[in-house]
Amino acid sequence: MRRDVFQAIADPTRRAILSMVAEQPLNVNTVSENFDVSRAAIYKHMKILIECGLIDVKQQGRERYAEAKLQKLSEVNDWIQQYKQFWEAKLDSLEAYLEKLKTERNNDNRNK
Amino acid sequence: MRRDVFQAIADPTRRAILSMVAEQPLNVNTVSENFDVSRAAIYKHMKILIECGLIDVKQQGRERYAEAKLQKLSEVNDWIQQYKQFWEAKLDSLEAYLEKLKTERNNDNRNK
DNA sequence: ATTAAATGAAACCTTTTGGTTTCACAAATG
DNA sequence: CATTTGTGAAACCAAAAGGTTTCATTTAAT
Repeated sequence: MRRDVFQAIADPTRRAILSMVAEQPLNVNTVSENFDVSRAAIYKHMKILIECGLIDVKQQGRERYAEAKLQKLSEVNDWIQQYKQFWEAKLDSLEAYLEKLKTERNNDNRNK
Repeated sequence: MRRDVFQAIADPTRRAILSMVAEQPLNVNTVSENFDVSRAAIYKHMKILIECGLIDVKQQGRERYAEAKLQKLSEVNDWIQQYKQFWEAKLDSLEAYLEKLKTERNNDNRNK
């Protein structure tokens, strides 16, 4: 079992579960009603999220409510941030280019 | 083949390849020298990175240089950002709590 | 006391993943 | 020209991932 955050969020179903649980704590049955796979499949996904610390479970009678614990996502965030400059630089120069185009167009109009 | 960015960065080897290639364009052989798996295995990882748009290949004679194209990471960044408040809120209140503790300790000292 | 509901886990199956060795081919070099 | 080098891709393999059905257990409800 690798079970790191990067691998946990790689699966779209697990991301969907996270987004549901981030709004409010939910039990396995309620979560699984929103998917077209079996409860057991959803349970396994949730187990992975638990094991890597992205959700936490509070027992209440016979039900267990899963609560999002998103601090671990900061690990992914940190990794991403080191590369942010790479794509933002590109966007900045595109923006500058578009700005330049706009200015030139204005000048053209002015000279008509 | 699912081949989305989330899945691409789930593998630690692929993240390592990305970090190498982000510094400078490198060919498959050079990249694979830095790992203890076969060139073919590294080639497959790089193919996945190419297919999901995280790297780009420029041919130069018989060599092909892989260049990082990290814009696609913004997809992951966007996803992460929507949850940032969740873990930052927690950190903020911890910070506030520690600050309060410190203040109280100072008051205690003053009253000695 | 029975029955129903919510859960965890096992047994099993298929597809995907990450790896290997091997081969073919194009480009550089002696 | 013959050989080495860099590459892409195929054939194959073991393990992991994602799914299923089934069963046992605990708690709630009739």
